[in-house]
Amino acid sequence: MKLEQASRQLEALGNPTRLQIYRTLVRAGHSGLAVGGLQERIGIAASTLSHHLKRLVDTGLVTQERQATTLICRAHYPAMHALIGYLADECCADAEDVVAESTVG
Amino acid sequence: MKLEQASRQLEALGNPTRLQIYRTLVRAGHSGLAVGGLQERIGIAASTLSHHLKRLVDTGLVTQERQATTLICRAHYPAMHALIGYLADECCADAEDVVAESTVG
DNA sequence: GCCATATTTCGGTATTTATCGAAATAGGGT
DNA sequence: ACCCTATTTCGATAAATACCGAAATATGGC
Repeated sequence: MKLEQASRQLEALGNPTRLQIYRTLVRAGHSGLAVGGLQERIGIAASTLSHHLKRLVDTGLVTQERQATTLICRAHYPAMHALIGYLADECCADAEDVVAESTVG
Repeated sequence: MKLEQASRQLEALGNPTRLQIYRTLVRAGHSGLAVGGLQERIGIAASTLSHHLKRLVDTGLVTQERQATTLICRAHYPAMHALIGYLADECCADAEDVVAESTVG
């Protein structure tokens, strides 16, 4: 993953309202939630919710699927795992204190 | 972890420059890096770096330790793991399609 | 105590963002 | 075709942020 994309995803999750939206979707699991359902639970203006959802969808963290007139939203788990991997990855790769090269010779 | 704190940490990592700083520290491992060392590698104004570092420290993602006149910065791994845990946690907790309660009776 | 160097604070500017209500659009059922 | 409801776009405003250079501060060596 590129730093640019990771930072956009992290920024998306870094707004309290969006994090709440995202967690609500994560908790909802496979069946997801309609935009309207999210609005009921979170209690913000529909336009604000739409704006935040767009951001989460654009960054790949959330997917949407039409069902008649309603839009079902779901957390996209592969994206979440990739992001988590990016954060934990390469830990200590540049470390200079490589424990003790004396053990190698 | 509270949503408020998690979102502040995510927001901190959501700026490309800060994510770069953070990753540089993660890669540096236990020995960490001085502020000046970070500045050399990243190439931004010292004041800007200081601003970003403060944010990372305030949110608990980075720790600092004085060594004479220089400040050593280190990624604080427990914070990172807690944050990752927060994201993955409670997945599907509210799911309605609980696979099939018929198996339970 | 004074100097050298590492880091932070200050001041300022340009950009981005969050939020809302109202109006527009989309998509389907009848 | 028409209407109903779900969702998005528009327009506007207030607040937050990123960034820099210059000046201030901190810490320790001598």
